[in-house]
Amino acid sequence: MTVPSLASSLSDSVTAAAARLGMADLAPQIRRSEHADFQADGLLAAARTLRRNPRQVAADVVAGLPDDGLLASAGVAGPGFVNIELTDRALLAQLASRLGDVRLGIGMPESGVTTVIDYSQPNIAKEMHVGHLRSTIIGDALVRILEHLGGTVVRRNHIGDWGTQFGMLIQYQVEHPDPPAPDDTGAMGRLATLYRRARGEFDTDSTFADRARRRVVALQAGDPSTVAAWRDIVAESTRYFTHVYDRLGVRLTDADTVGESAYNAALPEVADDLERRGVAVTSDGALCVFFDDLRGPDGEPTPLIVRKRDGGFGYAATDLAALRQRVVELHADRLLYVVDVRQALHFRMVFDTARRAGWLPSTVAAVHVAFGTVLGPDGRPFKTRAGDTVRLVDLLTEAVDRAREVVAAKNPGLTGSALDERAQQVGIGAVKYADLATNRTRDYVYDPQRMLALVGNTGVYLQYAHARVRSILAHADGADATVDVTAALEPAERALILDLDAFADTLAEVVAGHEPHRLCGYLYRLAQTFTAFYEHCPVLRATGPQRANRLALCHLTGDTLRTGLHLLGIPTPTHL
RNA sequence: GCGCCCGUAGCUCAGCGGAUAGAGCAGGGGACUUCUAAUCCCAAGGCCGCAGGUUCGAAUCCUGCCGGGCGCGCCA
Repeated sequence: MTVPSLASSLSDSVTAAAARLGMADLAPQIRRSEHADFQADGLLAAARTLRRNPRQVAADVVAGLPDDGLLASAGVAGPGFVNIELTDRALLAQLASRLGDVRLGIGMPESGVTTVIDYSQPNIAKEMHVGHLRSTIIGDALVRILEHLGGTVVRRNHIGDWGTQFGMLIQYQVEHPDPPAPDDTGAMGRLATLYRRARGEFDTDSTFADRARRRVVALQAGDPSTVAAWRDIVAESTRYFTHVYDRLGVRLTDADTVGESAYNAALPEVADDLERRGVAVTSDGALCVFFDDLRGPDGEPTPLIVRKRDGGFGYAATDLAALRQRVVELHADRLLYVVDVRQALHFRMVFDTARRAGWLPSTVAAVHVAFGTVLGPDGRPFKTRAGDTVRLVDLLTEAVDRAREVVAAKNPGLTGSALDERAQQVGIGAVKYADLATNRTRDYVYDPQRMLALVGNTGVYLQYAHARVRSILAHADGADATVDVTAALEPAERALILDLDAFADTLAEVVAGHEPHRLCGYLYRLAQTFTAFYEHCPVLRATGPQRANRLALCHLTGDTLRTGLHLLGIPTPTHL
């Protein structure tokens, strides 16, 4: 069941009233206001184009608003602002409607829409780092939100499981069977060591480099023992990724992993098709797609290279093959790529190429959901002091350890596995919230100190607010929370209902712009509004309808916070 | 050279056509006999990079500068 928000109901009323005044295409913007419950914007501009007196137009619209029990008062202020106050009864009825639906009246606006979302994308035999963290967490949040809104979501973990580095790895392994045995616990140590040593030998021993290159050829030719070795390495690495995803609470599985190698067979055909359609042409021996407005520093056109001069295929070909498969076979209505902003040009070229080739119809949206570079507290790319990239697992361990200290200090009774679990929920929640809370486009300062301070605008604040709601409800012990719409409301209660009612609209905004940070902002505001309510309006000490209404408010707040945090992938323990 | 992103409080960031620009952190002052003080309240802190333009109205839209980051032919 979809419960229209108060704002959208008001928007309909204002639109209808304006239409009766001859302003048919007015799109009024209803927003929260400091001066009233809501204000209607856009009338001033409309009056201007009609060359009518703005205050008069606003007054006419106000006079034309329906007497449907929603409005307590509506008036004109300043040059033509419309201020609208709603009745307590309308707010309480809205509270009851949302509470009466298990999905809080959100509805299923994504029903029938298939989204294929590409995120995480770690590389085989390499450690996951903070860049993967951003992609993984943002992608996971978008997946959860789209699914919750009733959409069909196909997850794609486009791992880097193919390329020349495998010749090096396999050849080194063949020549040095001595490194420690594969580790099933999810540790990355063996492969990381293998990679480092192989790289070292590759760079210093040209005869080894030659043998490694021959091994690449063997792999591409399908030599059984080489392919078997490759499979083992991929499997070992994938176990590690799964281990990290489990720790993060991210729902990515083997079934979602479709690596670059999966498209190998399709690459020649992709290239041929592009050439046949005249989209790609040969230049300097390579098969290229050119773009009218793209030129390099030397003034020469910048191509998308589909097939290299040596006949090999680059990642552009792989991305095109994957895109085509996602549209044609997976029937995607929307393609999302949660990838570092530095690949913006690449995706522009890939999407443009796909459109020209006819693989990407105008009915299918393709979006590069870009995110900024992760910087350290010094404002430079996040590295260890030695200049190495920071291992994701170390970061998570640090976050959970810090959280454990804080949890233990606040809650001395908690020990053993219960403490570990709480530390995990708080620490991972803090990491995720910090990553999701800011606009994804801009570069992002990763400051463990700040993030794990666990005060202020953090995941813990929201978890804490949620726990306080649950605590009240636990004390109430199932007491009557039936909404009495005839009761009077205090300002803090009205503010809370108005915030709660904006949940569904917020989710719609998040989907429209692929911006999870809007949900963070919403939840933080809601938690603040709830805290004000918590300070001003005793629940358990209240009596009669007021008590029941306040309990209802607690229920809806708790459910909204829990749902919202879950959509961000953040756990919501009932006690903190 | 061209393109993309970003310049908002000391720091980290919201706000992206509406009324007096908001949070958090740090620093200052206060509040725990209370439904969890991991909280709250008060005070302080701003030429919204600069300059033009559009508009009744601009942090928000347009243009040009300045500053920073990133990208631009066989890596992914």
